[in-house]
Amino acid sequence: MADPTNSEIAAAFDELGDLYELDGAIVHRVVAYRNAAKVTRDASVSVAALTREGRVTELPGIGATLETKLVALVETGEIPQAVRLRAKFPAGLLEMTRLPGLGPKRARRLYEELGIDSLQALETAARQQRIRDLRGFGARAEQNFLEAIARATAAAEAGAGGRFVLDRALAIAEPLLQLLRDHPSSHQVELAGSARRWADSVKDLDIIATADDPRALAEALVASELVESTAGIGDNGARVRTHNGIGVDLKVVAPDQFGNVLQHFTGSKQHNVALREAAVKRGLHVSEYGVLDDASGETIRCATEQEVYAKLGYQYIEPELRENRGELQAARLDGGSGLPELVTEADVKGDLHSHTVASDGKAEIEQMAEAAQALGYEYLAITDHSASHGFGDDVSPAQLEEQIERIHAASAAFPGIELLAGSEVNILPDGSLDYPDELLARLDWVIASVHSSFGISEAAMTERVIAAIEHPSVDAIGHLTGRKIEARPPYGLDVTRVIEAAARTGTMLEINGAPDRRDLNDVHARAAAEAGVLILVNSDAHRTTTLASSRRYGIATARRAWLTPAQVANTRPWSEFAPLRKRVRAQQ
DNA sequence: GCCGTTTTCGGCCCGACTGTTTTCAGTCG
Repeated sequence: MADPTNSEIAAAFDELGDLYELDGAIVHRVVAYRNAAKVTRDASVSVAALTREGRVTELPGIGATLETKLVALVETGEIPQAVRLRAKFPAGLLEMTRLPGLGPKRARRLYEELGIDSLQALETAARQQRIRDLRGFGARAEQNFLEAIARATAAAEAGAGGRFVLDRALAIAEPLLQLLRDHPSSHQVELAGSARRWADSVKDLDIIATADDPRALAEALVASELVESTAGIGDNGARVRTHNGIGVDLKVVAPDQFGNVLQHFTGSKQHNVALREAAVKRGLHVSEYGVLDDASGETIRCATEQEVYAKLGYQYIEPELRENRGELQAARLDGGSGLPELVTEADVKGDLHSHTVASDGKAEIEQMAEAAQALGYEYLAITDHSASHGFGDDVSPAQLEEQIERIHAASAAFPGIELLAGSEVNILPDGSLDYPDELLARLDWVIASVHSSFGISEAAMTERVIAAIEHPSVDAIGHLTGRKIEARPPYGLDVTRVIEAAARTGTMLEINGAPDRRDLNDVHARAAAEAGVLILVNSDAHRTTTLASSRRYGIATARRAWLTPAQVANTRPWSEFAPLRKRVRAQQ
């Protein structure tokens, strides 16, 4: 039996947490399972493998009890307690608790006292007005259940998971921020929430502002042409929905609390919980309204986030790092190791993954070169797809020979920038590449990627990618896990072994900056860099404008991975980057 | 269920809103 993946283990922990909650377990126990699910989902190594090695309690939040359950899950495919509780509570009951406004306590009473065990049964009972007789429930509750079921049904039919890939969310957020900043009444206007932390996708948008006339600012938001409907408006802000379905929450706050509120609503939730727990041990209580000091009994309000973190004893923590992944320990002013100087877009000096009309790109070599020069780049690799890409975009070996000549000719015509004749070569299912070795050796740069046969086993996929990494002409691996955010999960792959192979062979790993890829993700990129692998931040541009627009998201992921400029290979000038290529190192 | 420069046992973030209720439990972010 194949080991369960981290995401399967995380789902099992989430389910067991839900079941224990229905069973009336204390909230801290339930939270422990949800925390373990998140730690597992975020882990850069196989939790099943750690379990087999007896090392799984090294993960924060996994103790002896959860280790026992993991051993059962890995060895038998089941956790006995989950089997027992599934028999006690129908699956429909778990579905009921996912309705907004109906939690485990009340769902369980509906089940035990009225026999309601599914959304269907809940709807029928509400229509028949049988719920209002239950103590603690009323006519209003029946109406709310019917509305919640209708909304959930509509959302399911729309096929929306309710999350938006970040570029789509920012396409709404940025014009709204501009609108609010341009308003004569506003002073400070900042994005908060997961969008400010540059998460892969977001559920909604939070905007925090200060203004002379809060009501006027709220009315300006409501009047935007982007807004479809208004859920509420008042003197503290407004809540609206845009035409593409994103909820936007504007909060207008007092200037002396702006820092507290911005910090609170930027999150993440895990970061804030850890921050507050640490603060309590120092006699301080943190909320969105301020920091209450037990000693003086006073609440300190902070106009800036810098003041909030300073008051609590930390250096300023960039939003991208606020995920409770060690940033609080590192940021301690007394004894922390310090936070890294994060890489920025301005540090990037070249792009090692781009396409032209030779395959599926929209621009000519020269147009891509001009666009790269306009960004101040010193080098650009032209890496069209290879001989077996399909979709009519194949580049045969003969065509690649011609393309090499064209790229070198263009490079001569653009003396300010080094154009590398490259290829994004396909890694075939058996790990071989779809050009002859001598042709690959003649190129200036090769990035190898998986574009087919995603469904092979994890073991086979791992061998496939490692075989490419061990090829002497493969300088880097592109979009390692093949995921598409909110659309396609990563294929099965032992990323830890891939990172080891890349470190051993001097093969670079790419953070593909396409906003729906961002692959490597933040956790993998951090693990790879810590293992000594050089990271690339690439655009995978198929048109001129994407060189810059995808760089934003690639750099965002690099920052969420704690990367410094030194860890990102293409922050180096050409003279320093050129000899780092595996094909050059091998000759030295 | 986890965890330890306050603890191996007894803690474990903070506040708002809702609906039902006469002071609050449940739910959510």
